[in-house]
Amino acid sequence: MPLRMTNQREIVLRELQKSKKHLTADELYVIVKKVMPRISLATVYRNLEILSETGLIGKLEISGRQKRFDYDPGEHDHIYCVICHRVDNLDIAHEDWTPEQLRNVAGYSITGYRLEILGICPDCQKKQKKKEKI
Amino acid sequence: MPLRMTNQREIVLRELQKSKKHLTADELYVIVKKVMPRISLATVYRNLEILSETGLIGKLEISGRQKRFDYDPGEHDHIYCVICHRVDNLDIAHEDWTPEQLRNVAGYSITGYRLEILGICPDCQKKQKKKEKI
DNA sequence: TTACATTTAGGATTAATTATCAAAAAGGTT
DNA sequence: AACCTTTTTGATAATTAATCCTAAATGTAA
Repeated sequence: MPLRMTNQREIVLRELQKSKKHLTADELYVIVKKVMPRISLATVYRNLEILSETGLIGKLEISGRQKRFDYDPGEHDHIYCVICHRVDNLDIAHEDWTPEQLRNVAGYSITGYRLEILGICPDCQKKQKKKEKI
Repeated sequence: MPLRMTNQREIVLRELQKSKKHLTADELYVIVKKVMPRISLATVYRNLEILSETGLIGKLEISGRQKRFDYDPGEHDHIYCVICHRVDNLDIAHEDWTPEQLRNVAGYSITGYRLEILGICPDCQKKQKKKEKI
């Protein structure tokens, strides 16, 4: 089951790439409608989800905010504005991270950071093992 | 204008602290209703927000998920399960962070991390300066 | 070019949270 | 305690973000 490249999917992808921004689904919806006026918002949502699963774009789930989609699927961190919620790429290697370095990137003034460690909790590990046995 | 400690506010705070968990507003609502059956969900939401602004509890805005509230307002990171979305405290200093150390904490198996640098973007800095002049 | 699984449009629906507003309660001040 | 001002509450409506539903349309492989 390969990825079927429909007209709408291609336009969603192309318009996001053209934007060079980190757009929300509804922001992109407005842009895409100019090219394909009859496209539905659900289609934009669906395709953004599919494209990010496929790895053609990136998905940004920012704390307490609307999801954004990244034209660049490559590995990199992000910086984001606590006032207007705009997101920018942080093209700086972890080794080089100093408050001064970061402060200069994209002209942001740094106010803090947020780190989430992701994993599978003990209970869910047990459940997974049970399933494996069946 | 000091924080007025109402009955409902006190119970919301006390029941969250008693739980020793990272609860969502609606989870806490169910608990609080047992003590104060006529309390409204909006009141629980409102007071959790106020209590976290005041610094009596912590607010966890986890990417793409429901907000959770932390009985412990102190500075510490969190680990969270990508399957059941449960959250646990990570009581381990940044200096001591190694994959092995983290793997042992709370029995999680680590799958990744998410880092967000927060700041004020150049445009918003300009706007702030304009306001200061007025 | 036919067959068929996938995808679409468009509206309906869900889930989480916030807003509204009249009535009630809190906390001074006499 | 009676009075007064401000804050808070409960109930519900509104909003926001995202997903679901179904018939119709479309892409792809043979």
